[in-house]
Amino acid sequence: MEKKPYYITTAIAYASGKPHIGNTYEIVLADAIARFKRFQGYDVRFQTGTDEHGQKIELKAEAAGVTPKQYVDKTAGEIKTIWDLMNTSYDKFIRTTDEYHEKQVQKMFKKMYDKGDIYKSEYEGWYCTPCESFWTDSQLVDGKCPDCGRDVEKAREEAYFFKMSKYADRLMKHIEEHPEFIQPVSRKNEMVNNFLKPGLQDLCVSRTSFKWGIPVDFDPKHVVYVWLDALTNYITGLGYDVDGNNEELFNKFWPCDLHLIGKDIIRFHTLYWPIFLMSLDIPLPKQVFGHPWLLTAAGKSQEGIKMSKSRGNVIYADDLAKLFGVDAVRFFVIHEMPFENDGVISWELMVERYNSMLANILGNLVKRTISMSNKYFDGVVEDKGAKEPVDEDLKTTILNAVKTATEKMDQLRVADALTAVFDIFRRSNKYIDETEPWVLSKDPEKADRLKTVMYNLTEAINIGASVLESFMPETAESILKEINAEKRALSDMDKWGLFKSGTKVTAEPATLFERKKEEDVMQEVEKIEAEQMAAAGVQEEKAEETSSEEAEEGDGMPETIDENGDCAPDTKVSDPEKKAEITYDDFAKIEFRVGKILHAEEVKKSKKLLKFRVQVGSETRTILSGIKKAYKPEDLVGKRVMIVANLAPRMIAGEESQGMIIAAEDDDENIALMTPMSKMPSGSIIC
RNA sequence: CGCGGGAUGGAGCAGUCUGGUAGCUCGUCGGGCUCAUAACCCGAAGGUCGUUGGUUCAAAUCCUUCUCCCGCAACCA
Repeated sequence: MEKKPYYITTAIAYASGKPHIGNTYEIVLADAIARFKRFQGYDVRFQTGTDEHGQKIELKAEAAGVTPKQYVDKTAGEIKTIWDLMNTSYDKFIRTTDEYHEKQVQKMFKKMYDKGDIYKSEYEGWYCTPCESFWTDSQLVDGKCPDCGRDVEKAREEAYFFKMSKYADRLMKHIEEHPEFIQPVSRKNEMVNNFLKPGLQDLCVSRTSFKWGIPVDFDPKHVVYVWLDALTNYITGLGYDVDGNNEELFNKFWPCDLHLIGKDIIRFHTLYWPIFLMSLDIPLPKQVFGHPWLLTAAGKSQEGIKMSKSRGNVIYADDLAKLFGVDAVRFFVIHEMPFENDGVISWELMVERYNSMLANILGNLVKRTISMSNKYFDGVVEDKGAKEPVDEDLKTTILNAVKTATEKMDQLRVADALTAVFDIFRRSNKYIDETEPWVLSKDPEKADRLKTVMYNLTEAINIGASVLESFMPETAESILKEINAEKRALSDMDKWGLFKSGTKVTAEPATLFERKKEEDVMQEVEKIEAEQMAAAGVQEEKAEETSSEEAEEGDGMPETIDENGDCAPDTKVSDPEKKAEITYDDFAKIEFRVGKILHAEEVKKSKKLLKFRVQVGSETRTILSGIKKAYKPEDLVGKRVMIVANLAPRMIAGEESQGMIIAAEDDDENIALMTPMSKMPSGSIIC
């Protein structure tokens, strides 16, 4: 019988730098699903790759002094290296700079344009000068700017827009009729309530502000919007052709069974992507699963924090693999990631799981079993049929665990499936204590029973290792080799006793996972973190860290004190994206002045906004600023702050903001207002 | 009143739809065993299931008040 096709994709990774363990999670998860589907008998196509266009890459390449292409060649290589290191079984690694992809994107853009789904904005676009915002026809409210209600004028910049509204109803219907389309369901509600119900806005699908993208072939000063470029990889990678000369792969594997993506890009995959496909008259993918994130935790606490280089807390897959092995890393990321909530990773947690699950439960089970077979029967495992009631429980527990794992995989609850697999090994350990082989071995009359016990254990391991293969392929292979058995087919997992009686297992069972001591691991981690910070160019600060921290603990004055009396260690750095150089004339256009805060209050309904009355010289202005989380309004009254005085007024949350209060912000979104060191008169110029 | 989710022993979660002795993993403590990687197995302690009121013979579960957290959106000039 012909195998059923199954097409799974990950999001393509943005080629702006080396992916950390959180990014690596997705490919490992996808790989586990792909392997399991093969195990279930599907003909699987597994695609991943890199997203290589866009302004950010253009800027990064410029900063590195190389061409964008040279830059992405390097980063795409790094990404692929990590994917390979993680032993992921993808069939196709697509790059959006691949020629066939670029060509099809251009053709798709043209087709959409010819069809009228993409239109040029010149006649339908409107510009609101005070808001500096560009609006499409459908966004206007009574012909006025939806933000401030003022008159708008015809667009000055041309751009191409996609008529999302044309397909919105069809999409809504599809989502309602296919409740499985967006997973988890809570995300479906977000998409419907936030975007579809209010009315989907047209999407700008071209850019003229940078060059590093796929040019619109009939209007080359535009490049195709990166998302249109990126999303279509799922079909160009199968050999889709706009003119209908599709490769066989496309006919076989499209529509896609599963797009596995991060929860942050669900919107693009469940709204824009289906609509692009509708425009091209292509069936929609069957399911989009927005998985949660893997965050780092400080020490053993389970509080998740995002990884950032300046914190020195970025964990990379290759570093983890160096210390624990590839399969342990695969195990960890899959096991620690719940279905809907963010998971947490730290070196300490990694050690804990490694020891308890891998070394103790799994590794130790295999070794003790094989050791006993050797000790008692010279490694020969035979089923003598000397059954006892406890065997039945072992058997049903294990076969049921396989069923559970399969069900969980079908629901994409991969972590739960892995847990079910480990129930096999847990149950087996218990069986050893129940049957007490070392007692049986002392009674020659119990030899057949002992043989049967050893057989059952080996059979359990045979089954367990076979199911484990999807998650930990190398480990599964090692185990099967040691017990001299083949990987068991899933279709045979309803039977017990297929391990070939009389098989001789290895005489020297390996230690699959050597127990780790936390302090040893942490020593290595310190080295890794030092290297990381050195590579990020912060070695000097790192060197100073010890002394300054000691000083703070002692009697010395903290180096930095702000007006609230808080102090921060002066060792952290922040390296945001650099902006293009400007001339002095550009700079001189900005009027920075000292403002005195007369009044401050919270803006209700807003998480971030505070509303201020600020005295600037002899005038008083209203300014809104997004610093609610950092300051209490009453603490700010009377403070002198740095403001931009000649910024165009803008409507924010229903109020006109007449200027901008300047504040510093770090990578962790901590905010500090800039204030003069002495009480300069309100209105003083800052230059 | 923008939409939605959540609050369960020290930690992380299940149980809530279909009310009826509160369960799992880790951690802690005690015991057992010796085949094995100080591993494995058993047991115990620890929860008035966020708060208020209600429905019911019976509420973690259904309705209600409030508090706090989180996601999405908006917003951060």
